[in-house]
Amino acid sequence: MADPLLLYPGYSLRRAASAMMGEFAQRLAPLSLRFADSSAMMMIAANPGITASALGRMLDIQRANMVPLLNRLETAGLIERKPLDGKSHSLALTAEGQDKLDKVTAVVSEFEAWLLARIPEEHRAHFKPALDALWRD
Amino acid sequence: MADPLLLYPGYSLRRAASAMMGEFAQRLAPLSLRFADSSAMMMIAANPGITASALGRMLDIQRANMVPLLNRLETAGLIERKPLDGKSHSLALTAEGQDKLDKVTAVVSEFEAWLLARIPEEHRAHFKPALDALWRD
DNA sequence: ATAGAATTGTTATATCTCATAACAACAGAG
DNA sequence: CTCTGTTGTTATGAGATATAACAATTCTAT
Repeated sequence: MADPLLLYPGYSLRRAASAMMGEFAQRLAPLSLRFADSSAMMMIAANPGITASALGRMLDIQRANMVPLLNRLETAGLIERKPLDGKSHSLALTAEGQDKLDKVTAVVSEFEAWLLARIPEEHRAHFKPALDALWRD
Repeated sequence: MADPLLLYPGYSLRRAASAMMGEFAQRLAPLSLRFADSSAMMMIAANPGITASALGRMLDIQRANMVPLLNRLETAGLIERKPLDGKSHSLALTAEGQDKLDKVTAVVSEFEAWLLARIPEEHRAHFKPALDALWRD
C-alpha cells in the first residue's frame, strides 16, 4: 500500500504526538487524572498563588475551559481557590494535592525517559530544540 | 513565572503538534476540508480502490469514525463508493475530487516547507526520523 | 478623580475528535 | 458447510476546544 503521508514531517508530528499522548494518558489513568489536570497541578506547584487566567495562558487553555478543570481538581481535594482581590482567585495545592503531585511527577519522569529512549541517540539531542522552534516564538 | 513543563520533551511534542495542527487547519479551511479529510483524499488518490476499513487502518481511524468522514467527502462530490464484493466498498476520487486534491497537495507542500523552515537547520534533518521512531514500530 | 477600556471568573453552548458496543450481512479457512 | 473474522454501519458517550455573553472588578489615561 502506498502511503504518501509518510513523506511529510507534519504528519509524523501529528502521529507521534497522538501516540505519545495515548501512552501518557494510559500511565496517568491509575491516578484518575487527565493530561490537562497533571499539567495544571505541576504549574500550580511551581507557581503557588497563580490565578486561573494566568495559568490558562501558560497552558494555552481558554479561560472558559479552566473552570471545569479547576472544579475537578478542587472537588477532588487537590487544589484550593482563595479570593485574591475582588476579581481574581489564587490557586494552590492542598496537602493531598502535594501527595498526588509526587505521584504525577514520578509518572512524568518515567514517561519522559521512556520516550527519549525510543529515539535513536543520534537524533535525541535535536528532538526538543526542533519541537520548541515550532511553538515558542 | 516558573514553567516546569518546559523541561519535558513530551510536553514540547504536544504543544508543537497542537500549534502545527492549528496552522494547518487554518490553511486548509479555505478548501472547506478538515485535516482527516485531506489525509483520506491523499491516501485514496494513492491507492484507488482501497476499502474504507483498510483506509482507516492506515490513517489510524476507527472503522466507525470513517463513516461520517466518507459521507462528508461523498456528499461533497469528492469521492465515490462502489460495492466491491457483498461486504466491502471500493473508494476512489471523482474528477472533482482530483481537482480538490491538487489544491490540497499545494497547501500541504507549502505548509510542510513552512514548518521545516521554522526548525533551525542543525536540527532539521533529525526531526522526522526522531518522530517516526515514536510511532512507527 | 473619574470615564472608558480591559480583565476575571463564570455559564452556556457548539463542534470536533475519538472510543466502544452492538448488529446484520458477508467472506474465507479448515 | 460450519465457524470465525471482517465490513460497513448506527448509536452513543467522553474529551477537548472554541465562542459569545455577562456581571463584577481593576486598570489606564486624561
